Amino acid sequence: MEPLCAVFRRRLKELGQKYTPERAQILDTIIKLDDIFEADQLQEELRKADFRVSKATVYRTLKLLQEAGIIQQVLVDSEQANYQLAYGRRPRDLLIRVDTQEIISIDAPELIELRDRICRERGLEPQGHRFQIFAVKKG
Amino acid sequence: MEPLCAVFRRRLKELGQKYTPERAQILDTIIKLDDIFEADQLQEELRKADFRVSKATVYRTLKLLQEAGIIQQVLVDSEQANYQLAYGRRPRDLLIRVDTQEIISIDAPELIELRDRICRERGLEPQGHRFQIFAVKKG
DNA sequence: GTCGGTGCAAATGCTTTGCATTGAT
DNA sequence: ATCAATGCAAAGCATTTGCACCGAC
Repeated sequence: MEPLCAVFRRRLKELGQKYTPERAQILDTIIKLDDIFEADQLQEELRKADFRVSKATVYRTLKLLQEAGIIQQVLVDSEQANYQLAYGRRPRDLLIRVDTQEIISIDAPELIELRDRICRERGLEPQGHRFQIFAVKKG
Repeated sequence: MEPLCAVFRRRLKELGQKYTPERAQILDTIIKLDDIFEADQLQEELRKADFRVSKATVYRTLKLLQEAGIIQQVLVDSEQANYQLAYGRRPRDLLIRVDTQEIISIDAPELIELRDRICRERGLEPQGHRFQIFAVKKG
């Protein structure tokens, strides 16, 4: 698959915007993270790699990446936004362990089928979804 | 079914808390609304019925109602929290029209079955879920 | 050389909290 | 009478924005 940085670069060019080191580093760090993250956590990872990027730039770049369809927001609680890579992937469904706070990505193609059927029955076209299951250990 | 105000009253008593007019009016207004709402909107509805309740009390009561299991948060976007009645109801799944911003409650028992199966396969016990489908009109 | 990008600090908007007063029990 | 609840205004937090300087193209 085409590397994400190339996708990003192309989208930026289309919009007459620039591919800056900050933007490159942010995307790179997100790819390395390969997990759900929040803005703070991303900035922390950047710092670990000795990249100083301001919060403002982090947020501005997250918005750009969303608009480019490279990442998407995941709403887990109402405290703050979480994000995850989205480009070229099936949206990830989440299994949230209420007892341990653990967030497990699951892949449930049947959910997608069901989603598509529900839309079809109503003459609608699915554009995306958010499926989160909250569970605890049995017993 | 037992009226919700009775459930609320009982929970409050259990916690050594009081059943005040403000709390009664807030719950009543939520029941009349019978829809997804945000804090602002709830306060507006209260005002229409000539009930003056402060934002602080609105938020404090929403939290109480959540703890009592009478309402639950619905995360639709990251801007602000939405709420809906939850007590004694199957959690409502949402079909969100991206083109019109309309939010449609759907009832999809198959989603629940699927959810339960996914949990069972992992030795977990489902406690709740959040299913939101984003769609646009076909064509 | 031009715009657009960045960092900083200030502003925003939702939600929460401290405190003095009011009111349910 | 007591102890919790209310309203108000201030505080908190995540996120956004204005502005002067900087740098990708």
